[in-house]
Amino acid sequence: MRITYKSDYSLKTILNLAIHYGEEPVTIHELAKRSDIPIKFLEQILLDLKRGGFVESRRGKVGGYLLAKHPSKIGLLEVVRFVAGPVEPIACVDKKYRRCRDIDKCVFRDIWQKITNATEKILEEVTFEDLVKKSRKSQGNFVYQI
Amino acid sequence: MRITYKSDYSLKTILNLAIHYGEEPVTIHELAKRSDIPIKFLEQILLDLKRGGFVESRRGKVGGYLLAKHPSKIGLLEVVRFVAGPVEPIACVDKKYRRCRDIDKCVFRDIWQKITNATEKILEEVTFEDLVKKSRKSQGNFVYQI
DNA sequence: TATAATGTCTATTACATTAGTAGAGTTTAC
DNA sequence: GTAAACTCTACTAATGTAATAGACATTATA
Repeated sequence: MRITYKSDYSLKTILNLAIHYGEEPVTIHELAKRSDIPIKFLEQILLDLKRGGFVESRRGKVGGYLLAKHPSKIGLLEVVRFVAGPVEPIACVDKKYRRCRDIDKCVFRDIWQKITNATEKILEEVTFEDLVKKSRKSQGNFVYQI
Repeated sequence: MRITYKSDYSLKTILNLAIHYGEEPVTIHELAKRSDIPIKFLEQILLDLKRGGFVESRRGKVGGYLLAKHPSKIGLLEVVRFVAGPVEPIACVDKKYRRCRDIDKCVFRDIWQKITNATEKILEEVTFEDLVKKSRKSQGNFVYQI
């Protein structure tokens, strides 16, 4: 799990769409402006999010993007996994990691696992509906980066 | 915080030195062999760890490396911070991040902060003495990668 | 005092990832 | 039929990762 610019942009964009759930599609241009994201970069990000099943698109004149599901059905953990990769801090928790000959005996493994569990627990409890509420509560119509 | 090969090698090496605390210096060659680390890479890593104050060196014929402090005085959190960078998953928790115009209102900030706190709590409670004990307990003289 | 075994230091390299940019194509409301 | 939208593929510059290379400095001891 690594929050890069791309993953940050992805999260902001989904939140923006969540805030406007049930309304007209939002254009890439509008989303880019709201969160100050380079438009050509956002195009790619939205295509990824679409492939991930988080957003839907409408093509043509009055096209744009929409959230694919109700914000309450989109968990932060699944989104983070998709946009920021596995929660694990890599190393031996990662399945691909083959450096430890006797992996069961590695004393660090427990630590990474604990951190992974704690992180997942925090993310698991949050949906985008929660985030929308939180956003509205503390900021009126501020949204996030506008 | 990112556990790369370098940080993994660093942790293994410190644990190895912790296990042999109070004994003769351990040579780079020996450390490299024990943990299967490219020797020239380990040279650099050990110089870093020395600059960080975690290890000491003896030059010359019967030289090698030693832990700079008693294993009970070396916390896992400080070592992880040194070898794997800040615990935060970057984004707006990072001081350098300036994308959020009204940072107090960012709804994700809280989440990253919670994860950071939880991670720090886990790492804070562990010293290398704990890891040595854990290692001895479960594996006799296995150590970690040998 | 020579020498072998050790640590020290600076450069270089191959590869992958990140954060974009560029441009041509497709769809649809009007 | 055209403007306004999304779609797709390719390219690039900068940075980070994981080494590798080679010359140099120090010290125990034969």
